[in-house]
Amino acid sequence: MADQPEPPNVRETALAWESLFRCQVTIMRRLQTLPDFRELNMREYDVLFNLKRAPDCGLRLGDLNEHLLLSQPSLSRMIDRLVTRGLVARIADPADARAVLITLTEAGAEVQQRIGRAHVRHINEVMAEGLSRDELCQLRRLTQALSDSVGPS
Amino acid sequence: MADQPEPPNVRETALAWESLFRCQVTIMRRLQTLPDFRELNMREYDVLFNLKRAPDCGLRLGDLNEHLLLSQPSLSRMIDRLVTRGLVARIADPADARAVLITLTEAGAEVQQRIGRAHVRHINEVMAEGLSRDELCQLRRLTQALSDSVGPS
DNA sequence: CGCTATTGTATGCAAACACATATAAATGTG
DNA sequence: CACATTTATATGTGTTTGCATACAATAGCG
Repeated sequence: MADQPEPPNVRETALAWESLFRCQVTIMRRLQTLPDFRELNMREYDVLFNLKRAPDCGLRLGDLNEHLLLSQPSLSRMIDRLVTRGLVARIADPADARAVLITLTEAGAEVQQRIGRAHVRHINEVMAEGLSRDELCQLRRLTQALSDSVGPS
Repeated sequence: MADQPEPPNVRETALAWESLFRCQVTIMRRLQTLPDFRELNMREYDVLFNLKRAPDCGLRLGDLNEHLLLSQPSLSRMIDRLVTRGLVARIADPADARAVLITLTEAGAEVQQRIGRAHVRHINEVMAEGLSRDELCQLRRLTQALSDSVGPS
């Protein structure tokens, strides 16, 4: 028999999660103090960011919601506000009359891009000291693998 | 000259952050659906968890706040509610009459421990499939290093 | 010392949020 | 094809949040 990779025990998993979570909180707190998110708070930016990576026809509200830590009703109302501000649009889904497709408007795409640039610059300032290129790459690989294994189910 | 470790470029840092952030959102969404957080939501649990790891005399409200993604006034009011529920107590700081020390009550410690146990079990169910023991250890090391480099400044 | 600046927490208030539920369309079933 | 069930989003309502600011105590400085 080949060596079976021993499954991680509860303690190891909990420590990894705690560290991941705390790291995210720490970075988030730093980012929130920056002026990038005065025009659009982080949750709103994240909505635009997710829409940017979506097909041109947009995303159904429920699908968009899956990527966010926000209840469905709260997202629905956030979309109301973003529509009022002209950053996104609600389009009836031609394939399902119950559904709505949310899309970025041109103004929304412009705002996302502008904030995104500043954001990325600041991310770099905050993170680049702590890890080397190689380590950042490893971190990306590990978190990606974790997302992939958790997400689908 | 020895090889200088080349500093990560903006793109690499942004990809790592995005992946880390998205991973955290994915796991969080899974955890939130579990019944662990009916008695206490995740933010509230996190407050108790942070108090658990604190010295017996407790933590000043401001210090506690540094570990949370919550504004100082919001934390102050959350503490109000937790005091009402008998889970934490406000104690005047003997060294500084402006400050308040927040401590876990016995009931609060009991609740934290009970929820914590279930939480840890579920964390393990969610995460253990995706990464090996060794990878979890690496993930922990990398996120720890990142926290350490970001936090102090 | 007296007096301004700073620090630590709390409160008024409007905005945003979650929960339960309503509405409306699609799907499944006898 | 009627009718219950499920799916997708929206709305009513009380709670929680953040912003601005008030309050209270310490620190700093002439």
